[in-house]
Amino acid sequence: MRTRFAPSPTGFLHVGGLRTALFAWLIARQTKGRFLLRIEDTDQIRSVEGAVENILSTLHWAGIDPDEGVMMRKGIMAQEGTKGPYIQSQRLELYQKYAEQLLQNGHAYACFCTAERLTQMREGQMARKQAPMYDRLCTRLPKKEMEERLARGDPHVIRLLVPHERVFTFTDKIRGEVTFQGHTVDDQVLLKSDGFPTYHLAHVVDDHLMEIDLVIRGEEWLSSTPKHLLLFERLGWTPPKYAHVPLLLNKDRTKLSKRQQSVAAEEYIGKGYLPEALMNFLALLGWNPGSEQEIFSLAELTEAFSLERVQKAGAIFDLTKLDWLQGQWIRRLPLAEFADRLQMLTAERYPEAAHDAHFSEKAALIHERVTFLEEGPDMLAFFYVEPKVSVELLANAKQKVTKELLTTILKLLTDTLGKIPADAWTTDTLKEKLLAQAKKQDLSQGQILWPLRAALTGLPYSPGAFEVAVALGKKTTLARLEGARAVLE
RNA sequence: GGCCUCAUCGUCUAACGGUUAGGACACAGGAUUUUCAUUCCUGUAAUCGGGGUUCGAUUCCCCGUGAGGCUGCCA
Repeated sequence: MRTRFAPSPTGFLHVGGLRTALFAWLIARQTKGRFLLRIEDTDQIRSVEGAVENILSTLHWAGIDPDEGVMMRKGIMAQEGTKGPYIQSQRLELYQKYAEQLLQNGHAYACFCTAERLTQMREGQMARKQAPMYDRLCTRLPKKEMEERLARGDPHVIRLLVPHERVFTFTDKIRGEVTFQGHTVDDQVLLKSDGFPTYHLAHVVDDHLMEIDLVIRGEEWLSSTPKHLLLFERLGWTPPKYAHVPLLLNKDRTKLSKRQQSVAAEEYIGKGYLPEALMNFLALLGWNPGSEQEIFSLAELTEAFSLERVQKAGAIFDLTKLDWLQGQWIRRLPLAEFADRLQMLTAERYPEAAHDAHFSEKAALIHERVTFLEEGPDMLAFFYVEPKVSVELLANAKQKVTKELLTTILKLLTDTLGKIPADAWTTDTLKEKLLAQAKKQDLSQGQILWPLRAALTGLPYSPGAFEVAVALGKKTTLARLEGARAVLE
């Protein structure tokens, strides 16, 4: 199937849009079809410089690059495919041509009403508790006057003539059958007075010409679908299938807004979320596999996804589960990759980390302890700078390490560890020797390991004492124990 | 106001007439452990309300209620 994502370049890519794009991408992959990207820039005022590049780079980060249409090629924006151009502002003649055709066939009409009159008309209708709709004043214009004004070039729009007696029924892939009465459907503007099409005309023309089989879009479009269906009919085309996905909501169930939450996909990138985690989270918002699987890669989603299992109700965009997924995915990152990425990050703060041949051993110690890569450098800091050790840290009531005992324990640690040869400096040996000594001296594991770990790291919590001692090496371990003993005096 | 859509634990959701209403996140407790985290176990917690239909409704129908969307020469 050919599906598409058709954002407006009005700024950042909205997470709701990213989810819609994901669904469309999944269907295309699943059916061995194509996923197109089209840019809907028919509102010149709202278009923002650089927005297209931003959308493209976000999709790339997410792993759902388009197969056709607007895309990045060698770092520059390009268009690929035989149905282009894929940027609506470059297709104006096309929309004008079909608008003209509708006009000729009597399915549309010119309207000369000013913005002021329309506003006034709507206010009147509201005051009378009527639904605000165009009153068709211009359809009653004498033919002669109409032609004169057209010839004179008076500013006007083209409106769709909606048959009021019609009943519009269609089957949405997510919602099932939906029905609208023709008399509740407004005569939508198709072509604006500046010659640009509105979304409605552009969507129909483009999705037909680009041979889109399935339109996946937000629920906000559900009410205008009758107009689109009518347009396909009046143009003599077969309409695509539609799937209107539910909206993302704030905690208070209002439409997701940036006042309450980060809505730009790039903000989540900036916060350090893994694309796997965000995509997994977005897929699970409103969709479920029917099994109890929760962790999905894009490949697994492609396998399992179906529109029939997409929820009809809007979903609250609650980040707590995203954080859990992020933890799951960071732990799933192969150690080599985790270490590489962490090394670059850590080297920004501690340059010697860049040349640390044993970095991946250190990374392994915190792989299960971080949710974000960004937490890593702090947790590894003690490897690169001398820890600040205090008596308050070394002593620990819960572990029954008193200040009085510390002198004995630290000496015991120094003596025991000092006797272990450097070539036997492994976690197993350290554990064996240290625990044997503890037993001999009638000390608990906690009583000797807490001070050791604290002396080596200077932290109330960290990876385990044996692992840290091994990663630090014998020389540094003994030096830091000396440092801790000095603090006691 | 009109039209359309929706409604299960706090959150994401399962159960397509028959279940002690299931899972996950979060929360609480516990186990493991030298700390923290991970992991594992246990627990608290839901069918919006009212009518029908049916031997039997979370499920089907109707009416309310609530929420959302649309109601622009925005998309």
